[in-house]
Amino acid sequence: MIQTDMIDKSSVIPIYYQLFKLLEEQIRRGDLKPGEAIPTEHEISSHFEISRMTVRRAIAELVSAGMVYAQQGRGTFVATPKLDNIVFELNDFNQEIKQRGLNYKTTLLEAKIIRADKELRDKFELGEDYKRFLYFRTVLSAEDERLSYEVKYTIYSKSKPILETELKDPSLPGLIATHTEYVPMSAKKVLQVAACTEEEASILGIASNSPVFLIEQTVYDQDLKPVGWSKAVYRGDRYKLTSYDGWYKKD
Amino acid sequence: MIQTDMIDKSSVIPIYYQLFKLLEEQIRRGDLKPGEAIPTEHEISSHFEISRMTVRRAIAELVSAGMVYAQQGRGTFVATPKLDNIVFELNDFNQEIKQRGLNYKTTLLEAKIIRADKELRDKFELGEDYKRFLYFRTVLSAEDERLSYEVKYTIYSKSKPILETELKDPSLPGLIATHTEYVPMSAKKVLQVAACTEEEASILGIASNSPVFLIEQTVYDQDLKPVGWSKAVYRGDRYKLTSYDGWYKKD
DNA sequence: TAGTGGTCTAGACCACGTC
DNA sequence: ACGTGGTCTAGACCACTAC
Repeated sequence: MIQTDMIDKSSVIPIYYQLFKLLEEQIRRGDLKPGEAIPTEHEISSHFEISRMTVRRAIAELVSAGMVYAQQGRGTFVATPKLDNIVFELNDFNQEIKQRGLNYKTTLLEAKIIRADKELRDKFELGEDYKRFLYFRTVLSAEDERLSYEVKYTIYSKSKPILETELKDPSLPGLIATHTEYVPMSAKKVLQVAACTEEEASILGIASNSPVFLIEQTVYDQDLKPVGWSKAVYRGDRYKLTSYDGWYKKD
Repeated sequence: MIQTDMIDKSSVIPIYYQLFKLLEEQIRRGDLKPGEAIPTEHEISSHFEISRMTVRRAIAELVSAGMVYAQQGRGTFVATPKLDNIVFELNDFNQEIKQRGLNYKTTLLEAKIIRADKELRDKFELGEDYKRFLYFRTVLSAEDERLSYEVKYTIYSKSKPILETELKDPSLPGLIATHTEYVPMSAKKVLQVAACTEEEASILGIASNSPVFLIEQTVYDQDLKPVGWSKAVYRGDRYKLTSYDGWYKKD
C-alpha cells in the first residue's frame, strides 16, 4: 500500500503532518479514488508503527480539507470534489489593491451629527428617544482615481465626540469602536448589483447608471443589537471577486 | 473561575464539546475579553479533572471558530472579532431559490459541436490540433421567470457524444463529467458586475444595459489543465449575496 | 461477533517565551 | 529555570455498521 520509509519519525516535521501530506498526495494522484475507502486507522497505525491518535490527527486534517469523510462503523472514504460551493472573500476588494502596491487612501468627505428620522430608527430597531446619529461619508481612492463611495451611520454617544478630521480606521467597525461605546461583535453584509445614481456617478467620476457593486452592512454588538449601518458603492469596472474551489494544489 | 459542576462526565455529550461550549459562552458573555489569556491547558485539565488532550480538543474547536489563538510558550488568548473578512457563498445564488420553494428549472436552449477559434484555444491552453468543442446554452428560470443565462464550453471527446436533450446535471462540472473523459477537480470563478447586452436582455426579459452579475468559470482536471469554461449572467434585480461575519450566536 | 471510527486517559518529551 | 502550548504514545471503552 504505502512505503514505510516515507514517514520519518525523527524529522522536525510532525508525523501527523507527514502522514497528512502522504495521504493527500495519494488522493490527488488518484491512487485513492472518490468513494473508495482509505486504509483503516488501525491499519495505518500498525503499518507505520505510530499511535492511532497521531493517525486520527492526520485524517482530521484531510476531513477539514474536505478530501475525505468518516463514517462511524464503516470507514473513511475519499470525497468527491465539490465545485458548486463558491466562496468569495471580500478581502479581495481592498487587499488586491494593496497587493498591487497602489497608492490608496480613504478620504473623509463629511462627518457630522444628524437627527434621526423614522427610517434610521427602524434600521437600528430604536424608539423615539434616540434622536441623534453619527454620519460619515468617505471615498476610497487609488492613484488619484476614486474607486468607492460609502456612507456610514452609528448611534451617537456623547462621551466620545468626533475629534479628528483624519480617520485612522475608516471601516464601519473601526468607527464604531472609536466613536461610540459599543463593541462590534458581528456583521451582516449584503452584496447586490445596481446602476449608480447621478450623485454616486459624479463622486466616482463615472457615467450615470454605470453598473456598480452595492454593499450594505449592519454591525451588531454582543447582544445582537444593531450599532452601525453603511452603504458602499464600488466601481464595477475596477472591482472583481475571485474564488478558487476544489482540490487545487497549493505547493 | 468556572463551576466544576458544569461539566458532566457521564453525559452522552462529549466532554470536549461541553468544555468548548462553556468557554465559548464565557467569551461571548465577555467574562473573557479580547486580548486576555484563557486559563492554561494544565489549569483547565486539573480543575475539571479531565485529560489535557481533551482540553486541547476543546480549544482546537475555539481556534477553528476564530475565537482564540494559541501562542507556544505564552498562552492562549481571546481573539478580536474580525469583521473585515466578508465571505459570500455562491450557494446562496441558487440555494435561496430552492429554499423559497420556488419552481425552478434549467432549460437547454442549444447544445452542439463547434469549431475552435483561436480565442477558445487560448482559454484552454491548447494547440492547433484541437479543433472541436462542445457548446451549451442554458437558462435557469423560476416560476416562469428567467433568472440567469449561461454559455458553457468543454473540450470535445468523441467517445461520449451528446445523446440527451435534457440535462441531468446542467452545471459545468456536471457537463464535463457526463460528456467528456475528464474529471473536474478544481474550479476558478470570477464575479463581476456588468451592463447586460441586448442579446442577454432579450433572453432574460429585462431592459438592455440592466446591471447584472457576471460569473466566469474555469474548471480544471487533476493536472490543472483547463477542461471547461463558462460565462453566466444573473439578473441583478433577482439575486443578492449575504455574508455573516464575527461571533454571532447560532443557537 | 468482528471491525470501524469517536472519545478519553495519564502520562511523556519537545520547542518556545519569559524571567 | 520555569511555564506555556505542540506533539506523541499505548492503551481503554464506547457507538455504530455489517455480517
